Amino acid sequence: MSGKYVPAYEKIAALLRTAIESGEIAPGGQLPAVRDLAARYEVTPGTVSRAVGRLQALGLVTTTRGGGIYVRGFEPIIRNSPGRLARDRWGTGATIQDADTGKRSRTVDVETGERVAPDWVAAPLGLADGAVAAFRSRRFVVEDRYVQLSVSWMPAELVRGTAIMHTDTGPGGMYARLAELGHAPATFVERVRTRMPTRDEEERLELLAGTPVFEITRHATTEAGRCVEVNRMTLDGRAYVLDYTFPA
Amino acid sequence: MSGKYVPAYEKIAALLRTAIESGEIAPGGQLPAVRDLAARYEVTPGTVSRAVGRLQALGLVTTTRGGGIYVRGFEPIIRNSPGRLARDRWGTGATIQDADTGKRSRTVDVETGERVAPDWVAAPLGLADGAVAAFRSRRFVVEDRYVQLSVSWMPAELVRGTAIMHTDTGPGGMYARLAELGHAPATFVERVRTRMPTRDEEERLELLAGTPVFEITRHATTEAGRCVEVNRMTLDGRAYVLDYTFPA
DNA sequence: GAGTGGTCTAGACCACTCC
DNA sequence: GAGTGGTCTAGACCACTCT
Repeated sequence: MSGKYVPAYEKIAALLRTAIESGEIAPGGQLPAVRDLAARYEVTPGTVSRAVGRLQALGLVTTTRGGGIYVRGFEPIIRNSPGRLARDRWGTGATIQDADTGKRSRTVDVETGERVAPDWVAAPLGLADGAVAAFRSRRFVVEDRYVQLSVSWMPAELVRGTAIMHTDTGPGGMYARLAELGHAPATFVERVRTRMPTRDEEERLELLAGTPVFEITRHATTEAGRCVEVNRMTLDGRAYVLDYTFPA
Repeated sequence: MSGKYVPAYEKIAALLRTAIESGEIAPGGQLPAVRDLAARYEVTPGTVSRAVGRLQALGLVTTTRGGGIYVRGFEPIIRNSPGRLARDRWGTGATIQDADTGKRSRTVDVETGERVAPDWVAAPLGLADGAVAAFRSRRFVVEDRYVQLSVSWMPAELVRGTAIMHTDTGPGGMYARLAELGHAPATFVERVRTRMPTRDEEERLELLAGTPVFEITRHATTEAGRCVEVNRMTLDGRAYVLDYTFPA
């Protein structure tokens, strides 16, 4: 009969959330001590703790034992503008960082090889079910923060034995090498989703609770209309802003 | 001395999470009863409940009292391909739904008016600080599900008294009207972020726990280089996949 | 009404930080 | 060492669903 039930910790969480979202408690600001809040709302410290847990899951606060409860800010460190990606700025093959950030970035944990391609790779590359494809995976670090996981898949016979399969792909990166092989990408299509990270992603990107990720799947197609690369990226949602430009 | 401390409920959450993410328990599948899990892991039902709370915050499960704990699936219902947006397909002004979905969609809760423009609106529109701008806000419903909130901002003197400020903007939508006024958008720039929803968004989009949103800010610019619209959208992250196409 | 998930407390205790 | 956040239990009790 409607009149939904709302537990005490949800009410407390809602109050604190409103205070944070309204800016009443600014980023970097500290919340009252758990025991103080408990007294104020006439509940047990455990109940307040639970409310704080909700805020954490929303990415609104960080807590440290012995420290306190602090409001998190939101300051993306990377502006991603793939539309501006000209041939002469081709990077390492992952989503391209804008030059104007001037942040120190590097690629780590490069792994290459060949492996059975999953469906979402085999289909666009035009491979048979269960066929093997070449992959190149790596992590991106910006300002000492892991911000992106990336795995590129390509037809094995196209890139076998080339610099694309080396740790260092050489000047201009893998797209320059693909171009030299006569398979220069002409068009990129990026498919963007958002979701909470998997356990694996959470660990490898060192994500705090309440941090969603972007999952981007990019298809690189040549002038001739052949898909030569499928790149799946996972981006720290709090590190990135994505820019896309298109004509009316 | 490292050797970090991991509470029991986190361990249990991790185990269940792995089982879900690996597909061992498929979407739609049910988890064992809380009291059974409690017995298995030799903890109190309360502790298991807490572990389940973590899974909920990750959007992995939904629970119903008296029902059970079920694994959520992930099936976006809308593919958004703004790149394909040609002038002759201009819609209502929000991100344009792809025609091929064939889903029933409608616009509700349209509100228009004039209001002091926030900074992020005033700047691109070239307005002075504290100046007033025209806005047009609405909600989108697809398959009886709220999927998007959208607020367009435009220079007040440009659209005052036009159909753009009516609930029904007429054939071709607001972009067609802007074109008639001699301010046809020529280029769109979308800036995409992801984050957890605010309380307000959570309510208006009827989001379950653990659902991130896209926040898209779009600037529409004319051939002459004038920004004539700033549109801020909030999208249900579990409803949308965004498609962007761009040349190499 | 039997079974499901969920809340809350009191109180003991643990992990950690800051001074 | 004083103060911070956080864990866990036992047990009472509540909200809801399914049949």
